[in-house]
Amino acid sequence: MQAALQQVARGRSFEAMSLRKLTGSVGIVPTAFYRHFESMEALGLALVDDSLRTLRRIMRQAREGDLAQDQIIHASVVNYADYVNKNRLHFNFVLRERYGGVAPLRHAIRNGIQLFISELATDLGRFPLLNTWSAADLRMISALIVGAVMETTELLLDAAQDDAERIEEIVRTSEKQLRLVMLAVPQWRSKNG
Amino acid sequence: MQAALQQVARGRSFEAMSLRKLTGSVGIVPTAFYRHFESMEALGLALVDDSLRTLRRIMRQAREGDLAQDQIIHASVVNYADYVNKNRLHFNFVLRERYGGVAPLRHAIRNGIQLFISELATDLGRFPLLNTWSAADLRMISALIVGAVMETTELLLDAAQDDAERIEEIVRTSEKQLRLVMLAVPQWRSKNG
DNA sequence: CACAAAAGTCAACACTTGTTCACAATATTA
DNA sequence: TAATATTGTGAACAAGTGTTGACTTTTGTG
Repeated sequence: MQAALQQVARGRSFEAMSLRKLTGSVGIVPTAFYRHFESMEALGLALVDDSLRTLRRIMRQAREGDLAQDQIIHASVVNYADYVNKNRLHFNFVLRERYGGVAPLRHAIRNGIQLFISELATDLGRFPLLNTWSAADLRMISALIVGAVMETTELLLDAAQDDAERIEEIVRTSEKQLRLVMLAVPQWRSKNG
Repeated sequence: MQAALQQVARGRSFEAMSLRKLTGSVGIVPTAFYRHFESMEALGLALVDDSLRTLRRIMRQAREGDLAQDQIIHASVVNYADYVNKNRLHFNFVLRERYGGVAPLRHAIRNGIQLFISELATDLGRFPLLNTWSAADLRMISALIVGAVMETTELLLDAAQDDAERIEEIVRTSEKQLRLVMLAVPQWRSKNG
């Protein structure tokens, strides 16, 4: 599975991945693969499962920090960037296979992300200024935030792993985006629902 | 090219697309393909070119409307959703190949999107409240907006083409997101740059 | 140590892949 | 109508694809 994630990170999508090259990269004959997975698709679903579990854990930790309000964004983003760096393969896999590739994987990943959004929405609903918002509006802002975070993730994955300056810039921009969104919260007045 | 876009829309990524099935779907023998394209990769790049040209035109039109300030978002989003519907294949191709797939296509698409962001940034820089913003901050908010719009696009493509209710819901949410971001603009005070 | 379960190997099957070649049909134009 | 580009065809190549079955080696357990 590690090797598969690396192959995806090296450029090929999962759909276009070769069983021979995969098994070859771990010094094993193609047939040995079938001792562990029923088929290639089964491997794909296992990878989705694994990656989503990792992401879920990270997202939860990111939401559990209860620092001072004006520091929570900074701390969260810095932490998140660190997690991305430490789990590059998983993040990369999810982002790649979210769009392209085979339908089952795509849908599994979509569902996982929708779950993130829902969880974030209920969490946000507990904050002082947001506890009067409608469920729809909470999902709206959560989707906006998750989307922005995923864009940031993409940038982080693209950046060279040791380019501290570039990474800092990405983090700074992400912080600004989240700060900007939060600035709007006190001004918000939903028009319908 | 039309057939290729349809293949991508049917689920396979471009990387995993078969020349045989592609030519077969237009009633042509595989070799005839090479009268028009030098290789599969050349086809891919041509598709990127084509799609990005379409998107560019649409984005420009979306930014050129100069309606009343409180209606500009509504009109833009509705218009945009309509364009997406009318150019499903192009949008789908760009969104799919933006992440997964072969590196040259991916990078070409990334560059295109970066260009959108830059153009939007300079456009926003002409608006009353935003003309004092730094270039970095303008890019920051533009990236946020473009990201949100792309998420919306994904949702629109996923929705059944005739599910007017669902489409309206997506449009409403997108409007809210953009309205929320704009609400923050008067409050913004950049901390660094 | 012996025995059973797990993991790995080899050969093969039945296809599919992108691409090249010489050749034939069709359009375009002079 | 004749000459010429343009587009399409069929056969073939060398290689790669996922998957199966029978057999061997390694590993962990009673």
